Amino acid sequence: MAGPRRPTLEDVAARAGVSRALVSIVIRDAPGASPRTRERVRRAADEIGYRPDARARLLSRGRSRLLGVVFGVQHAFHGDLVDGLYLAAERLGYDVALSAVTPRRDEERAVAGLLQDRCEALVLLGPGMPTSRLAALAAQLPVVVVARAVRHRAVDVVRTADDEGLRLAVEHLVGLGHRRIAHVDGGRAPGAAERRRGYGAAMAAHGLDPRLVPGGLTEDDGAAAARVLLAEGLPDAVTVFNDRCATGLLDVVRRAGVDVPGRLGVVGYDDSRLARLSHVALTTVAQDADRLTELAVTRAVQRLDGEPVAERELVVAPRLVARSTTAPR
Amino acid sequence: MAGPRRPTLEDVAARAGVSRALVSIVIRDAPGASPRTRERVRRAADEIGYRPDARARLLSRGRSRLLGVVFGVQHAFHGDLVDGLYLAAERLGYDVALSAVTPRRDEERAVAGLLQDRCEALVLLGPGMPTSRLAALAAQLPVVVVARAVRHRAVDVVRTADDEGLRLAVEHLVGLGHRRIAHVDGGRAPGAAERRRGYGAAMAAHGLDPRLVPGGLTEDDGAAAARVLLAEGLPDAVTVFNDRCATGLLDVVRRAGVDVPGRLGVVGYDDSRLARLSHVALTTVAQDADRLTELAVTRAVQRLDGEPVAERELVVAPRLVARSTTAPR
DNA sequence: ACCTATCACTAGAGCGCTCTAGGGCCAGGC
DNA sequence: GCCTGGCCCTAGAGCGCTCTAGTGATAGGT
Repeated sequence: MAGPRRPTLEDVAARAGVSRALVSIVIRDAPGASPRTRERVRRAADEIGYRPDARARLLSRGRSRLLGVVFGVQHAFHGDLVDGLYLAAERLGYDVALSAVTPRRDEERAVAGLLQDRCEALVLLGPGMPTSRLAALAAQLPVVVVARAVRHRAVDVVRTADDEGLRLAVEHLVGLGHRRIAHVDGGRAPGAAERRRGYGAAMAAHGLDPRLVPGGLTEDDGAAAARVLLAEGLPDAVTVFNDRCATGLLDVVRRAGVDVPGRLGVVGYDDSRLARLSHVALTTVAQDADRLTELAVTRAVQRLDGEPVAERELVVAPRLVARSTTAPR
Repeated sequence: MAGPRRPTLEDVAARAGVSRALVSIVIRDAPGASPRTRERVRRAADEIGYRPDARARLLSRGRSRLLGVVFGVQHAFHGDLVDGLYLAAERLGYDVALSAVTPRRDEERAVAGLLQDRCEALVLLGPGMPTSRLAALAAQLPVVVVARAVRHRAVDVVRTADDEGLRLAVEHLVGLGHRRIAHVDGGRAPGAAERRRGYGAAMAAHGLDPRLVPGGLTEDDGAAAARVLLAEGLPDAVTVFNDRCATGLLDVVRRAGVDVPGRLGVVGYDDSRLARLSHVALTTVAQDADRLTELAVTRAVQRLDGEPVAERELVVAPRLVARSTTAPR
């Protein structure tokens, strides 16, 4: 259990018969030690099970090279993003500190924790906080918002071209011969406004009448929207705010005996793991999680390095993934 | 963006005209300062926007009061547990450091990160690593495994009585008049063996023939199991390894025209958010996430405090939550 | 008057590391 | 022979905090 004391540089130095500084050099793979000594020090370190203390290291280095990430623990898509963030950060020599938003832990708590940990920059996944609050944070340290549009010059944004995503969805459906296409809305959720707009524009471009149904970002919201559609009359197809919402909708309409894709086409959004499940096989608009995270981390690092950046907002193109919930009419 | 320098204790001290130590006392709410000075120091701190540096604080305090948590970013139930862990840890004055297991970041990486951060103890949610590896970790620091049984005297375990959970599920189904009850197995997943065993025992107790179908912990595994059941003949009801797997199964059997709960009863496991969704309304065996996390954190702290513990393994009773996927036959 | 106790506060060491300066030592150039 | 420039290494300061030991000052007891 709790050993006597965790070994420190000093211990390794004593065992290898060298100075503390030399051990530090070896551990950091810094120049300034002969191969022989290097080997000897490394062996000594291994023997006593030395592990560098990240905190002390950061303290003395002056910088933490730590990227704070706020994510929603219940969002499948955030999981995909976190995966990408770890990868991208490592590539640039940064560490990631995760702080979760949970049902009983709000964004402010999550952010406060990261600030205490001396994160150098913040990456916020689909944050719900007001723009003014984001701006206040951005005054303290670089802030990169992912998957939500923010109109403020101090806040960097990396997001998918959500309007374009809905255009793709509508085009896809129109191409399959659908005319009456409804959109289940995301309300105030991040990205919802853009998707709504893209939907409206695409419908207009085809001379079709738009039909908006209130929705949200959870399965339950989708289920509720499904009930509305069933009660008020089914369209040919429906584009849904996100995959979670779409699966809720799917479940309810199918149980009501509606043939999908025969009678009703359904298009989701995110291409989360959910959509890819073989039995769901949801046609969806894919967000490129790896690209989004790569850009987010790169941007954060650019800000930290004081590099000038051309575009405050980076917009990644979405991609339509046709699966089994859409078919020719 | 990056201000000139983050303010330190020294800065606050200078502004308030007191010593660094006094400021420390005030910030920590420690005894040893007059109310007047306290007020003055606090104001000075506010004025320059001082925030304590968690790292320096931990370094000097000798202990980190940091609990490392390894969780699977894609597991809905882990999300519930993380929520509980934050709460329980805060109550005992500990902080939580999260480290995610993602598709491209394995458990070893996750654990290594936490060790570097000087976590005092590890809480591992449904870890997949071998017992020997867990034991090796436990030799370095207290390790509490949640939601998986581990037979090793150095590793603490907090889990649900999974065999009892399956007994509840079977009793429930038998009580509703079902006789042919199958179990979709979790294979090598944490908890699967106990659930399998509980299922077998309960079936035997009722003189019923068990029927095991290979499954797993994802929706896809459930979908595959459903196809097997459909091909080989439906039972009256089925108990499923977990909720995710159950929803996959549900989706496939329903689309095949099977009436649930009329023709087939389905019982899940975990009572994750998934099961609670109104349109899913899955009958399931609830794991008490709050209790599990409370116990896990308490145990970790006991170990750190060197308190003797009676039971290495803490087993929490499950509870059956009857919803709409089961009904009298 | 003196001694002691208490309170408010400060000096300074130290947590485990990094990093700058600088000290030997040897090879090579003059 | 001496200087120069590497190379390998060490001493020691310092990161921002906590905490122990101790200093004055005031109050209370005799």
